[in-house]
This record gives sequence, C-alpha cells and structure tokens, in this order.
Amino acid sequence: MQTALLTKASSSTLPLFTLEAPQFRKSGDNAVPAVGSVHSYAKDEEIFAEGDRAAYVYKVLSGVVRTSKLLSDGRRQIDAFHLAGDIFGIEAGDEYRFCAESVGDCIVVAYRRSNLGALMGSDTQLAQDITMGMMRSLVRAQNHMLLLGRKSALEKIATFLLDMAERTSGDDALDLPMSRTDIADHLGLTIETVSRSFTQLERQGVIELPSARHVVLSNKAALERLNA
Amino acid sequence: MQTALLTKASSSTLPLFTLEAPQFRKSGDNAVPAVGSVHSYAKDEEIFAEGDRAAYVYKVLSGVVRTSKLLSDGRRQIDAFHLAGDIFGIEAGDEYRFCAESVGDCIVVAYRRSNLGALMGSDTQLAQDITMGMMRSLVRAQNHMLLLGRKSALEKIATFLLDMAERTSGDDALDLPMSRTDIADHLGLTIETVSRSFTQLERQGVIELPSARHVVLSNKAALERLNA
DNA sequence: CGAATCCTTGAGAGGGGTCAATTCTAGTGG
DNA sequence: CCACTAGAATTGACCCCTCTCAAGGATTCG
Repeated sequence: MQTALLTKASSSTLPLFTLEAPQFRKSGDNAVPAVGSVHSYAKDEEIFAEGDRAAYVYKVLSGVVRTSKLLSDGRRQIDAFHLAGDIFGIEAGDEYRFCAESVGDCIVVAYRRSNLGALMGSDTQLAQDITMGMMRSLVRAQNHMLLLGRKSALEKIATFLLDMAERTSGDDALDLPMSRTDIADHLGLTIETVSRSFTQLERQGVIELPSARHVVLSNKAALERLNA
Repeated sequence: MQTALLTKASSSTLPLFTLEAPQFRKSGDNAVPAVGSVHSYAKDEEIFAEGDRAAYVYKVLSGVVRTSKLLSDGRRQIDAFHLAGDIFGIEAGDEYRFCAESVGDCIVVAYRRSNLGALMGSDTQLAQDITMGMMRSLVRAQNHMLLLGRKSALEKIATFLLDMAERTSGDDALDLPMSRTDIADHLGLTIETVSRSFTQLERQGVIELPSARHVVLSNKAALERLNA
C-alpha cells in the first residue's frame, strides 16, 4: 500500500460526487493543511476490517472496492461494490461495521473523521458529499434488499448486469472487475449458480460472453424484463 | 386518518431520537409556526406510496409502520418496521422509493421537507435527528442484507425475534405487532416457512407461543447461537 | 352461530445448494 | 515460444431446504 498527501480540491462549486482529480504534494511539505491522504492498494488488500476504529471516510478515485460482512462460520455478504467517485466507510458509531477490500488495483482518498457530527454541521462541500454518499448507500441497500429477499437467481444476475453496465460504461458491453465468488456473495447465491445463470442467459441469446469477465448485453430488453 | 398541528418541541438540547411528546395547538391558531403535523392511522392504512412526491419526513410517535417495495408481479419486500421514535421517509430525490403503511393503529409526526439540503446544513436538532435516522436505517439495512443473502430460515427467525425483543420490551417476552405475512415479506420467506420455523423453535423449547402473536424467548442462548 | 381472516400443518415439487470432476485462463520459468 | 502450474470458471449429478398447493384449525367479529 502506498500513500501520498492531498491538498483540498480548490473549487467549492464542484458538483456532488465529481470532486476532480486531486492535486498532490510531496509528503514532507506541510505548508498547506491536507484534507485527505491518497492510498493505493493491490488486488485483494484489506483497507479496513470489521471492528476497526472508524477514523476515516473514503472515496474511490480509481478501481473497485468491496465492503462486506461475515457470519461466524465464514458465510459472506458483500453489501456493495464501490466504483470511482463512490464514498464508503461512513459510520454512525466509532467502529466499522463491515470490512473493505480492494477488488483489483485501486486508489482511494481517506478523509479523517475527527468528528463527523461537526463536519456535517459545517456547510462544506465534503459534508454534502458525505451526506449524499450516505443517501446513495441507503437507496442502493434498499433496492438490494428487494433483490436478495424476493428475486430468483436469473433475475438477480439480470439486475446486477444492468446496474454494473449503467455504473461503468453506460454501454452495452462491460468488463466485470470482480470474480464469480464476489458476484455470488453480493447476490446471495453460490458461485456455481452464478456461473449457470450466465451460461443460461448466453444460451438464450440475452448476453454474450467472449471471456468470463467480459459481458455483452445483446438483448437489454430481455434483461429489463427479468429486472421485474 | 386524523391530523393535528404541532409546535416545535421547546428544548434544543433534547438527545437524539428522544424528542419528547410534542405539544399540540388548535388547528386554527397560526401565531407560532408549526414544525410538524400529527397524523393517526388505523390498521393497514397507507401513509405514502412508492412514487409519491416526498414532501415530508416522518417520525413514529406510537404504533408500528412498515416500509416496503414491490415487484411488478406483486412480490413484496418489507425493508423495515419502524417503532416509536424511528424516522422514516428520508429521500435523496423528490419521490418516495418505497411505500409506508400502518401495521396497527399508529400515530406519526410529519415534518415538511421544503429543502432537505438546506435543512441538513442548518444545525438544528431536527437536522441531526434526520442524519442519525438515516445512519440507523443504513446500519439496519446492511445487517438485513446479510440476513437476506446468507441466513437460513431458522436463523432469520432467530435474528428477527432477538431484534424485536430488544427494540420493544427489551424483555424475554414480546408481542408481535405484525402478521406472519409481514414477517415473511420482511425476512424473504413464505408465510408457511415462517409458521413452520416458529413451530420448530417451540418444539425445541427455544421459544413458547402462548398465542400466535405472543412470543416468550425461553432460551435466548440458543437463539443467539442461531444468530451466528 | 356463521363468516372472514389468520395461522398451522401436510404432501409433493422445484430452485438452488453441495460435492466433484473437467476445462479454461493467466502467470511463470525454462 | 511453449510447457507447467495454480487459480478461476464451467459443468454434471444428486440432494435438501424452502416454496407451492391444499386442507384443516384457531380466533375475531358481526
């Protein structure tokens, strides 16, 4: 893991969630107060663990981060994949209630959360950024509960593919950054069922799979029908 | 449904989520600006529907409210039951993304949300109340995703009973305010599986069921073992 | 007492899980 | 450039947990 200091993004009129690429400083230079520190992680590195003291709120600059919870016997639920621009690690209490890991190589900014309450009171860009991040997480979680509780395997995969396509390329083709195991643990399925569902959709001509991680949505209408 | 006006609770030092019983005003008197209006609902009344303009944020004064989402074919997922003191109806956008209904007779306060962004910026008690409510919803949703995605029927019931006991009586006995159907739609099960799980726990001596809605947790240790 | 609703119980079926083997892919070193 | 290897993904066979369908109690309310 590598770290660099980051100065506050200059403009206060940046739209929510589009904080531009931050400017960097040499780590010895403390003339300007740093508001965030940049960290980069390789594949499958731990960013924080469940139970760690929640001292930072994070934003993804590039790559993908997964946040997950574990049962005592190892069963895992990935509550979300966080892409560039997404905020994660917001906590009400003083401990993280889930763990965060890099899915592939990725870069994040960590904002010290001395006192989130005070931060929220002030009218800074970051505070609004965080409030909006929290709301987005909530919306995402609510939709995901419907998926986990009430959708069939095929419907789960269809919803997942449409969502990922919209969040990444916006195109009809997408590169999945995560493994089948990650997808399974996100959708409440097993890796075998995920694989079988992909194959079934491919046989039905709904998607194409040039390779395991590359998906072409050749029949979006059919996918949206499955999205119920 | 009945309505009454409500003046702002006088103290600004009230602890979060314990806004005390509000004072009422006759509805014709507008000398003091009202910050919330009180509404009461009978069993199974709709408070707002999915897609309604989200003009208010609500707090439960008494009774229970369920918020849920529907798939096009009628499958339902209840994302949460809201008890006295809980906040619901917080939205990022301008529409409700789920519907809210009374489970039994219940009373709520509705706070007009002219501009939630501005509200959040100001340092009022209500703003903090709402921020905390949002965070609690998020924590609850994250835990619930783990339940929906990875727990067995028995584990779901065990978790649900422990949670409800803690939120209501705090005791080892509780009165369930909701039907088996509601429980099923909350836990991602069918009504039959919910019923069978209750019976199984009763046969194992983990709980007692003097009546369908009254549960005694006679072996909390066993329940917590199932809680994984 | 009858009607409606809620809950429980049973029998059977099926969707997804489990276990296991095979294929595919990416990375490594010769 | 090509074997070799380890991990990832696919596929098959079988099983079980939960769903479905259906009937039968229990409770409430007129």
